[in-house]
Amino acid sequence: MTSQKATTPGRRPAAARTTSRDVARAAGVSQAAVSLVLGDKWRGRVSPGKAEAVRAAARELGYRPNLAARSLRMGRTRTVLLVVPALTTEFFARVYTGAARIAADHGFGVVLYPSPEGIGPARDPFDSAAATLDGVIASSMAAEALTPLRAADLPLVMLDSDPDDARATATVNLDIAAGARQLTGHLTALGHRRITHLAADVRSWTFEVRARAVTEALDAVPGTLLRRQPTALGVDAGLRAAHAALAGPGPRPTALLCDDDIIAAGACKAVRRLGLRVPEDVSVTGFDDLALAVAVEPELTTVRLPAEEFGEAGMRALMAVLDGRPAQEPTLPVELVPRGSTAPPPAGAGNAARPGGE
Amino acid sequence: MTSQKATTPGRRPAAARTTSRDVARAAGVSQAAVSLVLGDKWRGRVSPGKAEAVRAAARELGYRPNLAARSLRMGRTRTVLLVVPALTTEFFARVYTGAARIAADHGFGVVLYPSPEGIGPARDPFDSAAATLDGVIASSMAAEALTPLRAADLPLVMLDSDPDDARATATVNLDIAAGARQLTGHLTALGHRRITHLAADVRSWTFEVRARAVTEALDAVPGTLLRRQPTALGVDAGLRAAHAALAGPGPRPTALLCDDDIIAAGACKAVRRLGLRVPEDVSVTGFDDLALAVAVEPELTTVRLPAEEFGEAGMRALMAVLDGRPAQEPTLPVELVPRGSTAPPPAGAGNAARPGGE
DNA sequence: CGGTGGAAGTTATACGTAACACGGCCGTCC
DNA sequence: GGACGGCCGTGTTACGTATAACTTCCACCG
Repeated sequence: MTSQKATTPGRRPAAARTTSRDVARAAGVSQAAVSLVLGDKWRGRVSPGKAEAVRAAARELGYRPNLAARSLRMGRTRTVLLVVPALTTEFFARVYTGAARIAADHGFGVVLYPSPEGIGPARDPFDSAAATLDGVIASSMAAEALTPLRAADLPLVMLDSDPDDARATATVNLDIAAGARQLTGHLTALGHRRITHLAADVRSWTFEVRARAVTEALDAVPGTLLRRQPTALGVDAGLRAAHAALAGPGPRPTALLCDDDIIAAGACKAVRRLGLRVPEDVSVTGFDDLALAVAVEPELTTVRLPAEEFGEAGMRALMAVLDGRPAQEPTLPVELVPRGSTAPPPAGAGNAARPGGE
Repeated sequence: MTSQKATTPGRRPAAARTTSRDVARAAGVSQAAVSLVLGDKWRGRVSPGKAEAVRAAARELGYRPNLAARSLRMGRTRTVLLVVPALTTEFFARVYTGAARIAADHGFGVVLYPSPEGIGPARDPFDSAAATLDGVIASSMAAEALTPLRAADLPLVMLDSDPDDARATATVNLDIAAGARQLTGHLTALGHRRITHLAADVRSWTFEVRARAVTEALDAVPGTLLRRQPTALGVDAGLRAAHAALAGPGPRPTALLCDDDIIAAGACKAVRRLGLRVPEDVSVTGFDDLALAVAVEPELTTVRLPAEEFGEAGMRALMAVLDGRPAQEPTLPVELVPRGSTAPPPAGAGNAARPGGE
């Protein structure tokens, strides 16, 4: 019993890592004492002198606790899952960045929903992960991916989703509606009255809010003509949608209000392809303020979304939930960024609706 | 002995997960048998009937193995670290996507170097992670972040780095040199002789290769004038560098060969700001073929880098190393994508060097 | 008919950690 | 002077898994 069999079978022959027992031996204490000291729970249990000795030994030996063992013992993994539509989207890459930063501050890691092609259920993200997660953060744009998760009832923070969503433990939002209102106000203040909204045909809370806010804001301005042109995401889709909006029947819109910067970039191409100019003939606005917005010419008037802060706020909420504290559920402000892609409408362009006219 | 103490102290009161022992009880076998069956190691150890019973019970109970316990037992975590400069870069987001896909196929997870602001040692990525990683994939652009890793000697796959780098267990490359040659050839074939290379001032293998390849390719074409203008990364930096290159002393270059698409976008802005046109007066080329390349106008002639495949190849190499198999160390081909930002030089532009001239 | 060997299982063990339960020891108070 | 409680610590246990080592049974061969 006392002689320990050194034969450890079936294990990989890795360089043996230093364990808490090694530290204990070096410091002349028991392994329990090491755990107490390094876990900062030694208030009246270990003398300050020995505590210091333990810390010194740990430093000396370069001790790193084995996370697997800790997780097994504690039943918590200090790992959370971030579910987003795609990481190749700059916006969500930035959300991740912010979220990961806060998580790291709390000693947590972030794993990503590994679906390469957007939302599709290509692979069950919770296959083995569910056994290993402490919580989940999910964008409303990837909400469908959450259904497999219903089994495990993990704390769930929703990003930019319906506050009434019953699945969410907490919700953190961007003030998308305010952004849409500012954009609309910017255009009407410049004199635009015929505006076409290039609306992303993605079923998602965030786009529904945009559409509603644009409609309501324009309803408040008399004599405006709002049309809606559905579009898929991406430059090409935006180009096609804008082409349809500009070349279609009825009076030509003087402004294209696009649901994101990428669609807006496509819209700008469509405008020029029709022999028109941005912004002299047609104003174009984006949404998100991606790096792209200042790469194209003219630079896009858009709404800046604080993506990193968004991720940070979401992760802070999740950390609060995991700590049993009440979660802050803020709605983060957004900011209109006027740039070169908007200008007053051309002089010849009359109002959309003359008194009594159709 | 037979009566098990139910008091499990200091554990979180989580919903008790089903363990392999629960499955064993349900299937009427021992826990060891469950492990053998689900681990697919039962060839001559468990009868097919019982094996099927085990599988059924596992399915029925929704059994998910506890990864922490498995890691502790096996000494492997099935987790690898991906070290890249920044995830907000589309290129590396795509590398991640490809790498994560292959890793998932092998039952591995990918964690990211969590430095938010590029390479800086804001946080030691290996603080606790080193205890928990099976391997590392690193871009040469983030090679400095690797130094803390030297302690643990994990398998390391380098992406796009010097094949002689002694730290690497394996290296996977893109044929950057070929891309640079193709780009240079494209320009010279169009007739360009005065070319300025907007070279990223980032110390990195990949950019060194570009510079060398451009130089060598142009050296082979008589009568050319190559200049080099260093630039930081980003649209603004590219704009400033291009401005310097175009407005500086000496004959104006007829083509700007930029180290990436983002710099190229900035360069296009600079060209127009000087009252010139792309491509009629100045041709501009990019590198990477980001989404940006077709969002700007004119669309960028560039070199398409297979980012996802790159990540996949890197991860495949790492998986091979971890399996003890020989790793493939390919150099992936790249592809010239001619678009609207390049054209023959203006008729008035003479050759850079007339015979005998300076 | 004894021995051999393979199939079919089970029992036991260790991975490294956190924390409960216990046990001395000493000062103090009734 | 004995009981008590606060300090300082150690022994022990369990988390869930994978697998070595053992046991049993049975068929088959010499």
